[in-house]
Amino acid sequence: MVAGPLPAPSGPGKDRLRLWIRLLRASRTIEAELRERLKKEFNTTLPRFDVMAALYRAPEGMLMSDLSRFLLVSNGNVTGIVDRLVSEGLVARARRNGDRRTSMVRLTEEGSKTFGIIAAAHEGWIGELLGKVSEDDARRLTGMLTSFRSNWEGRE
Amino acid sequence: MVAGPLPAPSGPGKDRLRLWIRLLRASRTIEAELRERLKKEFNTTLPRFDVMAALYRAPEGMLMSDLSRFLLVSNGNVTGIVDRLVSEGLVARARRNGDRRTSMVRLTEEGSKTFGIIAAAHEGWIGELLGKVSEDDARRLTGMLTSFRSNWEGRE
DNA sequence: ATATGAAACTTTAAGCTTGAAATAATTTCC
DNA sequence: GGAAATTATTTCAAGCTTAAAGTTTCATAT
Repeated sequence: MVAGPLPAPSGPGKDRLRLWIRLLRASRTIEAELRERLKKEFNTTLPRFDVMAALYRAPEGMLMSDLSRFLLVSNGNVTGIVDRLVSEGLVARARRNGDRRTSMVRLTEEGSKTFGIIAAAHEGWIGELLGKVSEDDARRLTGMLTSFRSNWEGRE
Repeated sequence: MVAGPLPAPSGPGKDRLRLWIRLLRASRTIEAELRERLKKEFNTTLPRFDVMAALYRAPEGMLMSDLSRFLLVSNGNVTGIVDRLVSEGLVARARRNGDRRTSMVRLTEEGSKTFGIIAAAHEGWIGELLGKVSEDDARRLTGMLTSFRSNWEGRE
C-alpha cells in the first residue's frame, strides 16, 4: 500500500493508484505523529480519543452500534475501547428502560473535562502539522475528498 | 479522529481540522474495503501486501530496517509480518557475509508470482474505488498531498 | 403464547501495532 | 586491542482490530 519512490508507475489508472498511495502515506504519517503525542502528553491513545470525540458531541449519549458505525470500526472493537475508558472513569454505560439489549454510552463529567483539554491540544497539533496547507487549499482538498467519499458511503 | 457530521466546526484553523478528518475517513474507508477484498479473494492481509509490494520493487532485497522505514511502521512489527510471509513460502531471509546483524529479505519466486496476481487485482480495485475522481483531480490532489507531506518527512 | 427471526452487544481467536527492553554484531575512540 | 557507543534486529507486554460465533433481548406473525 504505502509504496513510494523508485519506479514511478505509468499508464492508464496509474494516477489514481498514485493518489491512493499518497493519501495513505499522508494519513499514516499524521496518525503516527498524533498517536505519539497523545501518548507522551496525555498518556492516552488515538482510538480512545476517537471514542471520546464522538461522545463529546453527543451529550445525550450513543449506543455501541452508533459508535461502531460512526467510527468505521467493528462493534467488537468498540466494546474493548469503551471497557477501558469506563475503567478509567472517563465514560459510563447507562442501562436503558426501554431496550435492555442496549446501553447509552456517554462521557462522565471527568471524561468531558479531560477531553476538552486534549481536544484543544489536538486542534493545535493539526494546525501545526497541516500548517503549510493554505486555508484555500484545505477547503479545496476537503471538497474533493468529500465528493469522492460519497461514492462509498452506504454502498453495500 | 474520525469525527464527522453534527456541529460543523468553525473558527480559525477549523478548515485544516476538517481536512484532516476527511482525509482520515477517506483512507479508512478505502483501507477497510481493500482489507476485506484481500481477505476474501486472496486470503491475505493489507500488511502482508504492503511488505510484498515493497519487496517487489527491490529485487535485490531489503533490510528489515529498510522495510520498517519505508512502510512507516515499527521494526518489531515488520519482524512478525515477515515471519508469517516466510512461513507461507512467499519471502526469504538471506544472511549476509558482510554484516551478520542483518539479513536481506526478498520475495521468493512464488512470492513474486503471487504478488503479481494480487497487485493486478489491487490496481483494478483502486481504479474502481477512486473511479469518480477525474484523472485531472487525481493529479491535482496528489500534488497537494505530496507538498504537504514534504513538511514532514525526515523531520526529527 | 410461542416460535421464528432480527437486533444489540460481547466474546474469542488470530493477527497487527507500538514502545521498550534485550541480544548480538559492528564501529569508534582512546 | 579493548571499552564504549552505535546499529540491526528480535522479543515482549499491552493494546487495537477484525470476522465469526455466541448470548440476550426484542419484534413479528401466527
